[in-house]
Amino acid sequence: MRLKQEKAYHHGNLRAGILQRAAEVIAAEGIEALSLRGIARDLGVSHSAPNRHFKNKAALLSALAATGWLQVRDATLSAAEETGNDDPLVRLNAMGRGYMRWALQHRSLFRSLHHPDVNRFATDELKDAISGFAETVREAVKKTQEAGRHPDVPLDVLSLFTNAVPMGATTVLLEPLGESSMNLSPEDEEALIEQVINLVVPLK
Amino acid sequence: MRLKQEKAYHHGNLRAGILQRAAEVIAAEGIEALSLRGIARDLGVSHSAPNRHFKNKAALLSALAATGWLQVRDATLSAAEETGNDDPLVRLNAMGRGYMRWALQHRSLFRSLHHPDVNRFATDELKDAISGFAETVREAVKKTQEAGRHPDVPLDVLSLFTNAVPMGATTVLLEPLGESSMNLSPEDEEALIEQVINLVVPLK
DNA sequence: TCCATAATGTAGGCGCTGTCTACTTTGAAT
DNA sequence: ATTCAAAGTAGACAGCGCCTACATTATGGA
Repeated sequence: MRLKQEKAYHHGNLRAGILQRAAEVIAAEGIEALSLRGIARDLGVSHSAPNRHFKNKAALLSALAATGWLQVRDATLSAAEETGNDDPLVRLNAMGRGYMRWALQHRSLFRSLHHPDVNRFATDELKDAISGFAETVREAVKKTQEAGRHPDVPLDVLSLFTNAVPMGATTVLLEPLGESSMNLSPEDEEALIEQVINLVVPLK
Repeated sequence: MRLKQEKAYHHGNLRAGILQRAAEVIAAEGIEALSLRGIARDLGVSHSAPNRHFKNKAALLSALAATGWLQVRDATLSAAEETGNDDPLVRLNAMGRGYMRWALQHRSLFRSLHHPDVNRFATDELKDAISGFAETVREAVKKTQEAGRHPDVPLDVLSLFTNAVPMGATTVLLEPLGESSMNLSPEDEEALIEQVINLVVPLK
């Protein structure tokens, strides 16, 4: 175990460093501002070092998006847990709100999840992460359906619908026109989220 | 009035030519593949000619997105007209289906409408086009509300919700995982659209 | 009709990018 | 201790957006 050297030839864990720095850049300046050379500069490493760890830029974006999808999944799942309730409707409602809260708090990363460049060359890792999230939603939706919510609609359709609302609502809110509505106080934002989600997953 | 010359110094209407070719490239290869120099090459014009007509690349993307939003608006409005019905629910339902049909038929352009690069530097023209669409939706939603749909939800929230479903559903369908579901026959696709929209704007 | 002037297109260059190849340094397993 | 793969470096290449200086064309007022 060796402490960080002044000018070590090997970085230690450059792959992790790249991912970390890339996440920072995206959060601060958006995915458009991300460049492999820029990251290399920031980490004090040669411009081609990142190529040893990512086949190409798309691979880095895929890796980043994969972590994003894992975070969304965590955010929704833990929101469901925090209800301490086992009513499927209550849980799914909480999941929707957890989704939107996470997305609004991690705007740049959320936008990246649906970025064309990201999805166009999705790695298997990314596809797995997306599947994981989709499966989580699907299971929760299934339970609400078994509890009587839209019993005669195909599960795939109901899942798509349920997923589309927080996804679409957040995206619209983050777009140029939504910006006006975006300077909301935390209370107003939470109220908006609640009202929107209640329309997809009504309680009671 | 002069016919097209072999090698005219002036192109005639280069701005329109650029927009046209850009639309083709986006439809064929996606917005990632779009470059000003590439378009210039395709049009047999010098690499810096496009700069005379668009301040920068973002301005071109904005112009393109603006036409896209106008198309979505047309698609939804004409879908409403084609019902020949004046029940607000019937009309809004048709608008939602018209939206999804258009989006699935113009995938690349639809994706571009929500592309970070596009929205980040939106021109006033683009903002106006988005406003126009938003206002169209809002009016149609208002009428359904006056007819008894979710009377106690703020109009803004109900509009957001209504808009989010076709937007989010289409986006999800076009993502890597949705691809599997995307090789649908036209009939299955139409059925899927109908089922999803019926969940947002139920008829009867 | 002429001609000043604006609009439009060209040519070249700048700095940036992603990616490739060849080379060097390091660490780890034999 | 030697070998060999992993990790980092250095340089090159083509493409990109954008800028400036210049060339050509179109146009409207004298």
